[in-house]
Amino acid sequence: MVERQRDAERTRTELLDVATEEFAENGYSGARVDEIAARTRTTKRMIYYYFGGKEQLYLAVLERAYAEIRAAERTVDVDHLDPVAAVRRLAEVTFDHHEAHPAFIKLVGVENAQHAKHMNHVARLVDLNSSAVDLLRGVLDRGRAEGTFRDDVDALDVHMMISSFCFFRVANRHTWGALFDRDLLDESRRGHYRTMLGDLVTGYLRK
Amino acid sequence: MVERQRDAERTRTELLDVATEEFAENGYSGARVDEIAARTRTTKRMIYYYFGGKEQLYLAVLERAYAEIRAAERTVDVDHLDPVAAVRRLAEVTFDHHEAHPAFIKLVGVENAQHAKHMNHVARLVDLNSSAVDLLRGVLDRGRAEGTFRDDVDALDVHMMISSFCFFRVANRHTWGALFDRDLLDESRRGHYRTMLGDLVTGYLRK
DNA sequence: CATCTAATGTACGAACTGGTACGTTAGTTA
DNA sequence: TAACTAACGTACCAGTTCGTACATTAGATG
Repeated sequence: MVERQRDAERTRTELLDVATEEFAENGYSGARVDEIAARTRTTKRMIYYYFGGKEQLYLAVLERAYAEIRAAERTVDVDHLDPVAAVRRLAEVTFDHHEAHPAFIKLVGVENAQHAKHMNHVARLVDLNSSAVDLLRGVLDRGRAEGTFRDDVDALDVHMMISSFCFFRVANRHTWGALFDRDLLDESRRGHYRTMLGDLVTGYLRK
Repeated sequence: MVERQRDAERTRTELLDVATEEFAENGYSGARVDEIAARTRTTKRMIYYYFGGKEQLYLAVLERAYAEIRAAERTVDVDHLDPVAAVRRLAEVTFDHHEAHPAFIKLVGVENAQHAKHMNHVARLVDLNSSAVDLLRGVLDRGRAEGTFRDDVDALDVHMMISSFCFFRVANRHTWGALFDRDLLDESRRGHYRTMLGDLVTGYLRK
C-alpha cells in the first residue's frame, strides 16, 4: 500500500463527485456503496465517516447538484435586453445547462422516482429555485407593461414550458434513439432545437 | 392453504399487472421479485415458470405498456378535422394518455435510466411508435398543402414538443411540488394546461 | 519529541435477494 | 379410472451489499 496522504476536503469532494455519477447512473437503490468507494482514492469507511450512510450521501449529492445549477443561472444578466430577447436568452441558458449537466437531469429523475421525499428535508433548495423563477417573472412583468406580452401568463408556467423541452431532450434521449432512430443530442441538430425552443416560448408570449 | 385453482392466463396477467407497478415505482434494480410475487395470488416460482427471470419479466412489462398506449392512440380519427383542430386533438389525446398512465411514464424513465438497452431487443416497439408519428405527419402535410402551416417543420419535432410537455408534467410532479409548491397534476389546473399545450403547438405551426 | 486526535484502512457479519432443486396436484385425455 | 403433464408450492442456497467493530497512522499541538 502506498503511503496515504490526508486531505479531508479532497476525500469529501471526491466521494461527492463519484457518488453523483453513481447515483445518476444507477438510481438510489441501484447505486452501490462499494462501487463508489472503489472509484475513489479512499475506502468505503469514509462514506460512513463523512456522511453517515448511503442515504445521507445521496442527500448531499442532491443538494450540491441543485446549488451548482442555480448558482450558474443567477449569473445571467437580462436587464439590458428587451423582454423578448431576455426570455429567449433565459430559455437558451436553461437549454445549455441541461445539455451540459446530464447527471443533474438524471438526479432529478431519481428524486422524482422517490416522490421527492429527500428533497423535502433540504429547505435551502426551495429558496435556490424560486429565485430563478423570480428572474423570469421580472422579465414577464416588463414585457406586459411594455405591451409586447399577453397578460394572462404565469411565470411558473413559462418556466415549466422551457424546462419540459430541455429536460425531455436529455432525459429521453435513449428511448428516442431506439424508437425513432433520432439522437436528440446530436450536435448537428443542437442549434435547430435551441432556436425552436426560443420560437416556441416567445411565440406563445406575444400578444 | 386454500385449495388452489389453476388459471394460467390469470396468473400471467396478474404477474404482469403487479410487476408493472413494482418496476414503475422502484426502478429495475429497486423492484423486488419477492415483493411482486407476494402481491399476487401465486408464488415467486411462477415468475420463473412463465417469464424466465426478473429481466424477462421487465421486458414483458415494457412491451405490454407501450403496446397499450399506442393502440389507444391509433383509435383517434383526425381526418374529419381541419389541420389546426386535428393537431390540437392529437396533442390533447397525448395529454390525456400521459395523465391516465403514470406507470407508463415512469417505465419510460426507468428504461432511459438503463440507456434503453432492453428496448432494443423488442423490434415490435419501433413499428408501434413510428405509426403514431405517421398520423401526425399526415396532418402536417395537409396543413402545409392548405397553406395554414409553415413548411419547415418536422413531424418528429412536433411530436417531441407535445411529448415533452405532457411527460414533464407527470414525471416531475414531485420535485415541482416540493420546490415550487405547485402540484402540476392538480385537477383545477388541468384544463389550463391542456389549452396551453394546444395554443403552444398550433401557435408554433401557424404561418 | 511526546501526545493526541482527526482521518484512514481492514476484516467481517447480518440481512437481503435472485434464482433453483425438488416435490405436489389439478385437470385433461385415452 | 389410470396415466400424464401443465401448473403450482416449499425450502433452500449462493452471492451480494450495507453497515460496523476494531486497529492504525499522519500530522497538528504544546
